[in-house]
Amino acid sequence: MPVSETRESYHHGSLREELITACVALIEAEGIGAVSLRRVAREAGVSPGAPYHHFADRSALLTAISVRGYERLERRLRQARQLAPTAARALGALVETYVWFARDHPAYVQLMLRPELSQPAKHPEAQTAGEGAIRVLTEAVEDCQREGIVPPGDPSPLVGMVWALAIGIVTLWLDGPLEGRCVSLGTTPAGLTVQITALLESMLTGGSRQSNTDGH
Amino acid sequence: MPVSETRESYHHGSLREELITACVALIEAEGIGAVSLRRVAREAGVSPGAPYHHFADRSALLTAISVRGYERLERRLRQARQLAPTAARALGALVETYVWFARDHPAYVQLMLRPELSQPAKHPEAQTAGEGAIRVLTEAVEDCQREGIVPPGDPSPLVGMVWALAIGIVTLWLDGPLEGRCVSLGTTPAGLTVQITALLESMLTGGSRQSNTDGH
DNA sequence: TGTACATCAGTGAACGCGCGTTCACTGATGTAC
DNA sequence: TGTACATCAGTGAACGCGCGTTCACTGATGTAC
Repeated sequence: MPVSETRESYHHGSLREELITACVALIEAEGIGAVSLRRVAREAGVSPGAPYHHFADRSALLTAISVRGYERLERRLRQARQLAPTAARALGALVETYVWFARDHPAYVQLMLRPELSQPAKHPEAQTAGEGAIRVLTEAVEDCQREGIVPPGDPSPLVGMVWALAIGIVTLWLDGPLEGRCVSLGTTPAGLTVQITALLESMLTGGSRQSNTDGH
Repeated sequence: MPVSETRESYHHGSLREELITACVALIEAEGIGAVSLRRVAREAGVSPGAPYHHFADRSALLTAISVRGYERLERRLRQARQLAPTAARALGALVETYVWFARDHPAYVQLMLRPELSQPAKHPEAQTAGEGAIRVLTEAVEDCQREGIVPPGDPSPLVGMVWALAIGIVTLWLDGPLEGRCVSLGTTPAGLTVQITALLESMLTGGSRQSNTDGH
C-alpha cells in the first residue's frame, strides 16, 4: 500500500506539513530573504537532509506553498463572490478579499509574487493553481455583463484590470510603501483599499462619481 | 579637490557606471536570481573587491540602480503627463508609461519591486526617489479634479488605484502570467494594457461604457 | 618641465560562512506468514 | 501472537561551491613646488 498523503504521524509526525508551516512562519518573522532549505529544516527541528524525503528540491517546497496559497485564495474568492449582493459589489469584494488574504497570509503571497524562488519553468503547478483564482474573477465579470453593468464582449480587459489592481495593492502593502504613505495621509492600508474598491464600484455603476464618505 | 562624480575615466574608466550597467544586463539576461556582487564584478571584468571603492555593500549598488530607475521613470511620467491632451487621458497614459518603462527596462523595475534586495531600511534613497513618481500621479489626479472629471476631495483613492493598477500590470507582465494568458486570449500584454487603460479612462469620463474597438 | 609625494582605484589572495544536495547509516514502522 | 523481513523516514557527516567582505599591496593619476 502506498504511503497515504494524509496520515497524521509516521516517524516524526507529518514532516511535510511541518516544513511548510516552518517556512511560512520564517518568512513572516524574518522576511522572504531569510528563506533557505537548511534554515527551514532547522526551524522544523530536523536535519538538513530530511526535507529531501518530501520535496525534490528547494523550489519544490516553495512551489508547494505557492500552490496552497492559491488554493486558499481561490476558496476565499469564491466565498466572497457568493456573498456579494450585486455583481458590481462582487468585483470590489474580490479585490478586497485578495488584499485581506495577503494581510492575513503575507508569506504565501510573497512567494506567489516571486517566481524566481518557485521556478515555475520547473514546477508549473503553482501557475495552474493560480488560474483557478483568475477563473473566479472572470466569472464575476461575466456576471456583470449578464446584469448589463458592463457591456458584452471580451471580459479580459476588466478581468485584467481587477486582477492587476488587487496584485498592485497587495504589492504596495507587503513591500512597505503603502504603509508609510497611509500614515502621512492619516489613513491605513485597509482603509485605502476600501476607498479604492468603492471607487472601482462607483465607476462601474454610476459613472465617475467618487464618494468621500469618510468625512473628508 | 574631491573626486568628481561625473568624470569619464580614471583608472578603469568609470567603474561605478559600468557596475550598474553590468548588473542591469545580468538581470535582463539571467533574471533577478542571478544577481550577486561577485558576479556583477566579474561581468564588469573587475576583481571582487573593486566594487567596494564605489559602493558600501551589495545592497548599496542595488539601491543605486533602483534610484536611477525611479528617476528615469519619473522623467518619462512627467513627459507623458505633459503630452496628454486631456486630464483623463493623462491618467491612462501614466499607467501605460509605467508599463512601457517596465518593458523597456525590466531590470530596474524588478529591483524596484524587491525591497529585500535593496534593504530600504538601510538605504532609504530609493523610497525617496519613488515618491517623486507618485507626485506626478497625484498632480495628474488633481488636474482631473480641476477639470471636474473627478469630484474634489482627497485624491489618494484614485492615486492609489492608478498606482496599484500600474504596478499590478507590470508585475503580471514581468513575472510571466500575463504573457501566457495573453497568448491564449489572442492578444499581447501591450494590447491588453491599452485595453485596460482605455477602460479606466472610459470609466472616468463616460460611466461604465467599455469600447471594444479591436473587433471582438 | 621635472621631481617628490600623496592619493586613489585597482588586484588577488584570503577569511569564514551558509548554502543545496548527496550518501551511507539506522532504527522505527509496517507486512507476510 | 510471534518472528523475519522489507520499507520508510529520519540522522549526521561530508561534498563542493559561490557568496560578501576584508586587506595588504601596487601602480597609475594628480598635486605641490
